[in-house]
Amino acid sequence: MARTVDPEKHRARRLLIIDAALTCFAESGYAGTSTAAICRRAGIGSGTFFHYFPTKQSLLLAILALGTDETRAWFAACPADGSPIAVVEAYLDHTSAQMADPRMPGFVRAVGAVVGEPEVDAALDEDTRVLQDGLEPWIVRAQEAGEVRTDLPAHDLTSWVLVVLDGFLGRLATDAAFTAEKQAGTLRDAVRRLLAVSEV
Amino acid sequence: MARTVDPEKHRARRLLIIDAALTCFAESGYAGTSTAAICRRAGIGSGTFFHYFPTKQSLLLAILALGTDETRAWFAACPADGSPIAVVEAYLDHTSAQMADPRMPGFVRAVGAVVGEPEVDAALDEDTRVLQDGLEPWIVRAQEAGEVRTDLPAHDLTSWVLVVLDGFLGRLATDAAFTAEKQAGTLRDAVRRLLAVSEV
DNA sequence: CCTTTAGTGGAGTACGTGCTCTAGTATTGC
DNA sequence: GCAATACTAGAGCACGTACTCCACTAAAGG
Repeated sequence: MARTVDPEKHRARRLLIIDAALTCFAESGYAGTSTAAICRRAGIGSGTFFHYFPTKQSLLLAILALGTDETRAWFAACPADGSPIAVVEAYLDHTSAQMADPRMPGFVRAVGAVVGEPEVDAALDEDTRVLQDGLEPWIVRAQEAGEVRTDLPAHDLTSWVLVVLDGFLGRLATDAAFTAEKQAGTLRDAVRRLLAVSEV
Repeated sequence: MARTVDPEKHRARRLLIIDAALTCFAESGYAGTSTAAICRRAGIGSGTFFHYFPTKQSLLLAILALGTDETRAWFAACPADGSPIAVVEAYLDHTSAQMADPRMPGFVRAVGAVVGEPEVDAALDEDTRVLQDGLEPWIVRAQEAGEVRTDLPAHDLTSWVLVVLDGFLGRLATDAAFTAEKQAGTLRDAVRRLLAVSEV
């Protein structure tokens, strides 16, 4: 009898589909992308698609989980020493670097608009929760170190860092002249100003 | 023979459909909303719907045009005297006030993800262009008056104000605890810090 | 009054969708 | 070699979609 032929090959093909889907979603949105379009881009039949993912939604959830895991891993691998505000800025740089792939901003925007499907909503909620929970402790430490203003609670400050970050991603998606490489510095500057102790 | 019965009634019914569509789009996204759902919400038959709008897309374009016109009108009615930075902040307040309608953030997010349809893309482009062109002259004046930093060109500064504003709207749509009323003050503060002359 | 027509509703239609089913192939253990 | 099974492709299906068509009403000239 024959069992799993090659788990590595399986994983590779799975990633191939995920990659094709990422491109399609970024180009046409989630609802605007048909499974047939993903199959065409990936060069597979629809039977193969549904062999790897039971539903179109499960594919989206798999991609989202990949991103959430990545965020979790980044904060887990984050060095505990050094200036806390440097960690915040390092994360901003990390995100900017990720957005060098021109599909990413479009994907983020496309996925943010998927609403009404409870499982997707839950996945998106968890994604922002992981990010917020990863960032907030560093803001707290920065406040304790006197590096960051204390007139707003750390939770609110963290939310506002994410506000700027989300706006940044959105602009990347819609404005061709606005690129991650050119604006990464200003992003750091904007967040530094947002968090600065000095009253303006 | 009988001609136009009552143009006012026509306009009112049109707005009724637009209002119903706004609710549906905000709840379920553009692609996720069927014309049948809009008809149900508006309490009309589908024949009536297509009597007022030739396609579903044209309805979306009509809503977008309403918003763009509103923005244009706001800047046209803007007083030329007074501190230029006050105009910028007034616009922020104006937007915050508009977002008091809980459907608006969801609608903005839903519409931002509609991509691939050239006419919609064009309408969205014009919308941001009107906003950018409305705001930028005031940033220029503020720079000339020494109220705003000059280490970045006015165009970039304007873009970054819109980055913060877009991020603000996005957060309103996804975070129930983040409301326009509570955060409007911080929005003003964030933009003030972004534009401030002082190096941080 | 009758005629004309903007306005209205809803059954009907053509089509694209996510997904299933089946037949076939490659690859493994024996 | 042979049997068993992971994998692949694509035709086909049930369904929901945007949109059409037609019968009907109400209101305004003449």
